[in-house]
Amino acid sequence: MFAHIDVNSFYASCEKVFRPDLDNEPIIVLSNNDGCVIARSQEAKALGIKMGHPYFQLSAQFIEQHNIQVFSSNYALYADMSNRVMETLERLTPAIEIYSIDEAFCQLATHSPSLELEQIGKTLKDTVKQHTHLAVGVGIAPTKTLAKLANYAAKKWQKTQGVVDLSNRIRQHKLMAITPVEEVWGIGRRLAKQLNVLKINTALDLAKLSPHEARKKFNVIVERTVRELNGESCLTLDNIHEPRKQIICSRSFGEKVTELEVMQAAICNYTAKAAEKLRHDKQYCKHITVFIKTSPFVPNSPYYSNYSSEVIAATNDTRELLTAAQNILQRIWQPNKHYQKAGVILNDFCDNETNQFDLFIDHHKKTRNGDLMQVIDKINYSHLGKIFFASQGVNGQWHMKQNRLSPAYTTRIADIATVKL
DNA sequence: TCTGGGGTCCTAGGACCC
DNA sequence: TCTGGGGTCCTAGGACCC
Repeated sequence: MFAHIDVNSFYASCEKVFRPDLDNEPIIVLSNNDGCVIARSQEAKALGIKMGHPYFQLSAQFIEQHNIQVFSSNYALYADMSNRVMETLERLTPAIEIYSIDEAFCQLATHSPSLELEQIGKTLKDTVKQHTHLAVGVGIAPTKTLAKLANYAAKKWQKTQGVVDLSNRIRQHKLMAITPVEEVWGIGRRLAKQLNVLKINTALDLAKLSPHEARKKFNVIVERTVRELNGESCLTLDNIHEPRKQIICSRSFGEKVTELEVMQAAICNYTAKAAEKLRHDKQYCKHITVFIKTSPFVPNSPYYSNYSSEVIAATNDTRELLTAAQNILQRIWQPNKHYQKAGVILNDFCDNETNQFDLFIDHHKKTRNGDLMQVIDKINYSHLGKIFFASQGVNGQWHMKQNRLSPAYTTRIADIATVKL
């Protein structure tokens, strides 16, 4: 039996935890560069603010009229709060898969009678609330897809009080019959459209499709979804954390970039950041891509987007990656353009054991480089200050907008809230 | 003026091998 | 008229997720 747990309006709720004065106020959280709305409190949703809506299109009047509180994304806060939620769940269940920053699947004992399952769900919910002040929804079912669906119901219907036990086959059918097919996990907008053409409108319609047909008309993922909806568990709990296969570091610029030197500094910063992540994962990469693009939204101005890659000897040394990244940038840079965004992608990873060495380099030197990177990371993770490469530049003209950032309440000593008596 | 960032998996088709 | 069979590896593109 699986339990699916996710935090209600996660980013918005994190902002509220340390601002009890905002308890019943509408609040929204913006994407990087203060671009789009990516989280909304219940009150903001009620005002009709849509997920992904460009922030600049919300009028100042509208915001003032409803007293909407606006926040830039504060990932230091969200990541720390996420850890607290996950640690709580880890302590309460035999096994857990952390699926995203605000979601997890937990394993439950299969022999539990129904009443007990619901009780377990309540305990999970209440304990997370007690530990973190965050409200979660809990869905319980014999497959992951059904557990997700149960959680959808837990959110949608108040009287469930945030916990739905969907272990019963009849209840599964009842819920599926009134759930639009696009709410099913793995069915996105495009698939939903294609399914609707075939008169498959609800989750139950999809469940009634034969797995064979699902495979033939669509693909193996849809087939698995059909089986899962029918109680056949195809997706297991992934509790061993696989290392990631790709690292992307990209940002939109606060102001459009027109100078090569500014772009170089930005690219070097993204590269250094990506390399740091790579070393943190104890991995090496053999492929690096750099991309730059102008805004696709400016009328009468041709959109330019380009990327290029280099294959390199396996490395996680920032200097080698910086050299490659700068070479690539030279190839794709075009002057007289207003660049809106750029990024660096690392691919083709290997670990130390499977790392094939370059025939033409001095391996003793290579080891010493590894030591140097370790020292840099150690300094930067400590509170001693930060060190960086000269190519990263010092004036940060390319930095993203973050005008409404809340304090790092839980991760920076100076930002810890004080209580006045 | 202003429109996010970071991932995964699957498939078809091309290129190659014997 | 008629031109094999069985593979692997790689990549781009499409779909999905949060």
